[in-house]
Amino acid sequence: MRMESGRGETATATSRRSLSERAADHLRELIVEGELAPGERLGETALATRLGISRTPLREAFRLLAREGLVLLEPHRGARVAPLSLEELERTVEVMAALERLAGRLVVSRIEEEELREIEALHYDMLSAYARRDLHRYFRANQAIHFAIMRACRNPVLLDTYEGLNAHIRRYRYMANLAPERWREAVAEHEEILRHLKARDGEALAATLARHLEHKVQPLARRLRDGEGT
Amino acid sequence: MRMESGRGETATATSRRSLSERAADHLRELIVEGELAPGERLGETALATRLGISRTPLREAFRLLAREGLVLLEPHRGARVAPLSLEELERTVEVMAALERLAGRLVVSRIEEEELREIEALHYDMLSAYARRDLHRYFRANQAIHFAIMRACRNPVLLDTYEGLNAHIRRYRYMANLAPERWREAVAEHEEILRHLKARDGEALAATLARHLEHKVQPLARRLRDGEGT
DNA sequence: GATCCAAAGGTTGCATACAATTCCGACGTC
DNA sequence: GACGTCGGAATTGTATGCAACCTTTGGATC
Repeated sequence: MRMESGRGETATATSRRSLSERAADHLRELIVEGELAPGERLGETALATRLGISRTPLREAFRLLAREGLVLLEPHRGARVAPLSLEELERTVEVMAALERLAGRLVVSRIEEEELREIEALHYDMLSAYARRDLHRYFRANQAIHFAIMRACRNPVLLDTYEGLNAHIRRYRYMANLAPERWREAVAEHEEILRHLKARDGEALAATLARHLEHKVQPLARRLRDGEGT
Repeated sequence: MRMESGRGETATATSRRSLSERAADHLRELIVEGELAPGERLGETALATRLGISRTPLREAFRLLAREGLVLLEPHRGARVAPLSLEELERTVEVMAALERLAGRLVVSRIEEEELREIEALHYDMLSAYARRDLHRYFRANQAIHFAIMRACRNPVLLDTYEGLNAHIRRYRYMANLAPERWREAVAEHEEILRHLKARDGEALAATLARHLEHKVQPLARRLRDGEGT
């Protein structure tokens, strides 16, 4: 679900991706999915063996993920999966909300008809998943919608920044377990999003998107506040 | 929480920074200052020799800078300094403006007295530099003010993201050569910024910061539009 | 019993060596 | 003359080796 490549352009020669990039993708997935626990130590030799590569490309992958903030790199002391924290979650959401706001204002004047139709289709996919209470499909459609909106802004810097922050948020997702009333509310907000988008009302869309994100995160934050620290 | 290391100040254990990080800092400076020209090819062996290190840490530095968007990394074809483009500049400023807006809203409720006094001091440093038409000192104070505001938001994610984008913008700076009336206007905007900040008026501050940034970039964009392409 | 020191083991940091791929020029063919 | 093909050189990608550092454990001292 993440980056086709560095900053920006088109997903071209994907088959020719270097080992370190693939390792980074792999690790990112493991971290985001919680397979590698927060705070877990990442020994180079052990992980390199597990991934079937040598230490060199693995170290390059570490550097990438450290830059993204998913891995903590302490000199001469190795790499650790970045711990989760309420603090970090809240700070990340603050920034993402600002980006969503920007996207709302931008997208209405830049989106093309076909993209709008695709978003509409994704919206109905999401409703379908919601009707069946299929959380997994719901999440996928949901993410796809938000990324489609971002992409339609035609601003690679925005998209890339958003992707980077989104990876962080996704780490908390598995703790979500949407409460029924919150789920219903989220769907209602998505209806609103689509409506504003079709009406090309940038300001309203911006406000709804930001509110939507904050709502989405509130239960997570509450849960973190009660539960673990880090 | 999130990287203390980025290219953040707080040069704590400087002696303990890895070679690849120092190489990345060095290269970033060379690129931002234009020492390494946009589009220039970065041969690994040549650069490694020039920096007095081996290829391994240099390659790690490449990966970092590629993630930041300052370097273009094409598989099996090596690294190039990312070219400048009007497109990229405008897209970056769009995102930065959104971050400045966010900062304006956040900072008024989070800044501490001492930080405010420091910003005021920097403001007068800037006026001093302006009175002498000392462009270099002016730029330094200017940057310091904007970073101080960001830091006072107490959001490491925001600060880190802002820093990353700012490095891109700085690449265009040397083409600036502030026109006298624009310079005067920028100073006036800064007076406004300080006033709103002291008045704790977040909305007004947000608007002024965003406008300030856009004004700052407009001449660059115009110059690029007339001048080179890439 | 607690604290400090020291040596051993293990891990990371960097350099170098080898393999894979691309680029460039020469040659041949149409 | 243009185009395509085939080496060879150069460059990048990956693996491995060695040195520096950190951690740990054992023991000695207070």
